[in-house]
Amino acid sequence: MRSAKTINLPRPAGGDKREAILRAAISVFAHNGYFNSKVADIAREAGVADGTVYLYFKSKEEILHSIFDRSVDEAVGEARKKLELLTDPRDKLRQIASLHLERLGADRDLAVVFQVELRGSTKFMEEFSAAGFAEYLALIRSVFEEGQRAGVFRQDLNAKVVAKILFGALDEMATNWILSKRRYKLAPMADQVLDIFLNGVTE
Amino acid sequence: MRSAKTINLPRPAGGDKREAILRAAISVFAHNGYFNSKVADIAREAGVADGTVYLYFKSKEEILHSIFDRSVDEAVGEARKKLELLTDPRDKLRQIASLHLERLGADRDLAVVFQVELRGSTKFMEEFSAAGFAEYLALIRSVFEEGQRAGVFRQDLNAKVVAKILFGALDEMATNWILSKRRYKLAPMADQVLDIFLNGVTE
Amino acid sequence: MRSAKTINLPRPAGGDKREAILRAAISVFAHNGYFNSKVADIAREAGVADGTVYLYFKSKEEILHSIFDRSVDEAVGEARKKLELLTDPRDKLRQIASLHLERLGADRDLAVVFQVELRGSTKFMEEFSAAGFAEYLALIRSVFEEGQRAGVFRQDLNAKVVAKILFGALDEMATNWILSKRRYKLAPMADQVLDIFLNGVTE
Amino acid sequence: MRSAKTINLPRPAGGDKREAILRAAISVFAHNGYFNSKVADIAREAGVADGTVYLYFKSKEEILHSIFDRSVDEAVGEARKKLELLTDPRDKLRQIASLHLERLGADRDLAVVFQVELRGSTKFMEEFSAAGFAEYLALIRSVFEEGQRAGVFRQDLNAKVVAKILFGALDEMATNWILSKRRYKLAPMADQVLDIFLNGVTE
DNA sequence: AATGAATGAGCATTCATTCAT
DNA sequence: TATGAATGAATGCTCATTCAT
Repeated sequence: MRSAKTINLPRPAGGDKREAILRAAISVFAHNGYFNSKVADIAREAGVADGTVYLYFKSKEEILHSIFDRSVDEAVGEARKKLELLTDPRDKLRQIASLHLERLGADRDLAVVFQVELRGSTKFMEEFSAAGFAEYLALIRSVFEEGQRAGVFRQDLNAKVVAKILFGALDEMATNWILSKRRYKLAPMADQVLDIFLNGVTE
Repeated sequence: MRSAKTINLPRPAGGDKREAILRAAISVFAHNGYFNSKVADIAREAGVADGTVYLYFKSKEEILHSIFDRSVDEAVGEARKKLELLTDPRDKLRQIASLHLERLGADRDLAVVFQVELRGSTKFMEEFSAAGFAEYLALIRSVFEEGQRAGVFRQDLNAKVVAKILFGALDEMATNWILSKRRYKLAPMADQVLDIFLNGVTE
Repeated sequence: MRSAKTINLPRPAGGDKREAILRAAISVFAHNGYFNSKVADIAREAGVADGTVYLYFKSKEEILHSIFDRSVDEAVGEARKKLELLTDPRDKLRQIASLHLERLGADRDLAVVFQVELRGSTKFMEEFSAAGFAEYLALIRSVFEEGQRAGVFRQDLNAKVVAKILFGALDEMATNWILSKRRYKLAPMADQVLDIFLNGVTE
Repeated sequence: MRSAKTINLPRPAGGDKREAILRAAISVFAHNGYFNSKVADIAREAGVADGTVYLYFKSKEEILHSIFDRSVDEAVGEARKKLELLTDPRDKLRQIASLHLERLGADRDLAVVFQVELRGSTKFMEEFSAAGFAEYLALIRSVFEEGQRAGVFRQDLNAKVVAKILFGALDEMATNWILSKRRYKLAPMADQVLDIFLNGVTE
């Protein structure tokens, strides 16, 4: 239990600094790329001294990991909650796709970090893969299997492969959106993907 | 098996060195990641002096680009040639998907470079995007439009989006294959992807 | 000589902290070396906050100086007092040597700081030299000169050089004891040193 | 077998650079202390680029070790050679003492590194102790034992302790010489030390 | 007096690239 | 062409010290 002080006062910056650094890092990484970003850049952007970064994160790499972890946790959490309100597996997949693209579409910098910076090394990718990403794929897969049991989706499909296909399609939408010079809304792409996908996997 | 040429002719050695460096780079990048790979590592692996690398490539970055360019050129060239033999747009898409995964599945190191190392910076991605990749997407798209005109594919779909979906699904197959601890054949995944995809986009 | 005050009065605790920090520093310096010791380590070992260290010492360097000063003051003080009880210059030198090695032999950490950490920079050495050390050498020298006047020691020797020789021999005993892997008593070495030394300087 | 080229030409700097760096390091360490010396300082003093230092030495620490190793090897080598020409153990000890102080007295910077910089950490001291220094003490000891067998030196003395005493006395002469503000010749001190020492250890 | 979060100067080491041979 | 010694710019991280509370 925190002391009353921590509750009453406008908080001595504790979490604020960490948050500021994380936000700054997303911006800096998105604009310069992870390897070209200097810790000093992040510190300046966050309005703290270089050394302060190390009071909250063990290393530059840990900052990247923290960005990923926090975002995935939030995303999966939100998804699970909203899925409880739905029953039709098709609606659930639509929901997942919408949340996926809405979230990335709402924060271009974060999207760049997710779609590009996080992909640049097998090391990151493997951890990324092992961590939240696997959980995300499993979520899609379980919804699909639920649909198969309900007779809504084709029985002859491998649920694991199907999950990857849906993820891959959505992921490509996000990556293309980031790299595109034209400015358009990302979220609506979910419908087009789902249209084809559901048509393809439905009996 | 190398062509007799490399064995018989006194070759100016020129191409050989360049080729050796490129091959060495694919291996080194795949194992250490682009940013962690030293030019000296590539030189050693290629059996040449550090300075020699710069007789064939302007910079470390250009090596990465050359890997990409050469591979995409080969891939698109082969695809175009094989597509000429087919008439059914569905067969053509199957052909594209097969070649895509066969090629990556045949050279794991190259696949790692393509699926991971080439993705790690917006800069690369943008160039990547602007260069051969756009051409590749355009190829898929034109085949799809051909199918739409022929009344084989749904008219209500945006061909550009459809192309991205197919590419994204295939791309995810490749990335997952690389990161997976299990060893399986990549090429056969093409059929499962196409099954769903074609079912989804067909009238 | 400490006043009774320090013992009887309820002291403002002030001295306690200073003492704790000094003790902690001896231990930390002895185990990690002066340059590798962090002020934070000393603070933790002393059970105070980092900032508190600076309420008692102006800098990390001053802590090292204080360790030296306090120890030398105590040592010279004790030596002077005990020497008053003796008359034979030979006994006095034996007393000095015994005290020297007993003191270091009784506190290995302190000995490490004295024999090693204090030696690592000309700057320290010069100050060290200028301060108590000179006083210590002078003490040995005066006893020797007393012996020369008394006709006990050879007249043809330079008292200053003789003092250095005795100090050097004792110092080497201490340093070797610290670095030795074998565990033996340091104090008894004083006799062996004095045996040779006195035999050498005696008429 | 080196190519003739390496033999005929004034050598492409190979050993020259290493030598220059070593010499520069001795000077820089002597003037600023090891911990306060920057590799960049050494490089500048040696007239090479910072990176060049790392072509010849693995680290800053290795430079210090190399200074020590090279000097001790030279010193012990010279000592052994000159001792062969002598037979009287007393002359041999005189020779050792003279060489010891002559060598240090001839290169004040080197002497500073030896007497001060090399002493500043138990880590260095232990390696120092384990390496050439032990060999040096052993040399003194064997000469003394030779004298004991010859009936020249007292039989009741522990040769190991005696060796330390002589070394300690000489070492202190060197250290005092360095720290002294007065400028005097170091080598002649050897005689005064030996006078007392031999008088002390002789039957 | 005491705290400990915040500061920011400082530095060893790496490595892409060059160029004299 | 080929070499590889030499370069020197670049940067993540540490830690002594300060100061608002």
